[in-house]
Amino acid sequence: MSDKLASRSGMADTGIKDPAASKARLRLWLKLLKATKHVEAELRENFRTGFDTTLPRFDVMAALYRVEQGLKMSELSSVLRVSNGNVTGIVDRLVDDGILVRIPVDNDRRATTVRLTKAGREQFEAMAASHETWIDSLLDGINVSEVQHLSDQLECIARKSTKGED
Amino acid sequence: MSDKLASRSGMADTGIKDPAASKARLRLWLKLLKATKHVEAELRENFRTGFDTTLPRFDVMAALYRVEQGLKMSELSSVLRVSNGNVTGIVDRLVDDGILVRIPVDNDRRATTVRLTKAGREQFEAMAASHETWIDSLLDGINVSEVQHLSDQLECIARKSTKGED
DNA sequence: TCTTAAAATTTTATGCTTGAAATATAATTC
DNA sequence: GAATTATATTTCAAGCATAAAATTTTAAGA
Repeated sequence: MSDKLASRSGMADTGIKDPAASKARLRLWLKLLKATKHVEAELRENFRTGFDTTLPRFDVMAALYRVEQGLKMSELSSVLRVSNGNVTGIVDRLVDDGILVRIPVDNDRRATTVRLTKAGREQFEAMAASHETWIDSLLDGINVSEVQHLSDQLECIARKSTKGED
Repeated sequence: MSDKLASRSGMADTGIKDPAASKARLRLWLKLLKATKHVEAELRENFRTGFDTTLPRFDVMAALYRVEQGLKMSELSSVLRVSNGNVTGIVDRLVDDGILVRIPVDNDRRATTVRLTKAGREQFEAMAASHETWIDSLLDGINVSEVQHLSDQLECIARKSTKGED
């Protein structure tokens, strides 16, 4: 793990092999973060003014839209990679708004399945269409021929987090 | 703004010129988000267990570290691109912890300057060193020769948000 | 000067997010 | 079958984040 040369140069061993590359990675990370935050901020604003909703709510709806029979709370938090308690709160509010229903699970009274209502599915479809146009517009600075390449690079940043089931 | 062909094909005009490219951009966005969230989650965990602090606190300290004489609250929220109220809360806690001090501004009793204490500067230096090694490790899947290229692509996603003063 | 407008910051209400503790049910083990 | 362990979910406390309203002070205009 440690650089053997560090002990000869009198430097503290930070585990960094190539300082210049490390600085470049740091700058890259800051840009990655900046780009992501920018897109997220625009989406948030669009969801707020256009649909009076939020990105987390959209994410929950998107996950459930793919699975018509619904998901258990634990499956939902696993798919979205957020904590259980977080999903509970967002689902509570979506249920209040008639977008989701909670359905008891047979043979296991601990668990609950959550599913989009008809109204929920319709609302999601409208939002998803807008969402796609927003993204299309926000990312139009990206050279289309680069998209796949860029995708691959990002894939390998996130690779440790999952086996890519998403 | 709208695609003239859409009106002839009977499709609703969503403003999307090239549907295939649009889908590719959407997938790219999801990967961008996933990669960023993954790195952020790792950093949060590292900051929590290693320094009992958070990423937003680190961000505030980083911004102030660069400007020894400190920044006004409004400058700080502008640099960090977060709301005024948000900065107020984070700064409150950092002041309580002896990491920051608030200094009145001469000739303007509305404003406050915020500055790192000596302890704050020392703590930041230790955290920044670790932060760099964490990023180096998290991004080591990126081909070093690609870093600049990737950087440029990201730059053009974020380009509308600022004139690049950061 | 008086009053009106602008600027800097804080406060408030609401929601997202986490990690940890609590609750309830199911499955295992003895 | 009773006690234990594991699983599914919710609750809780703390902090982050926003937008909008409120406060305080400064600046400008009549």
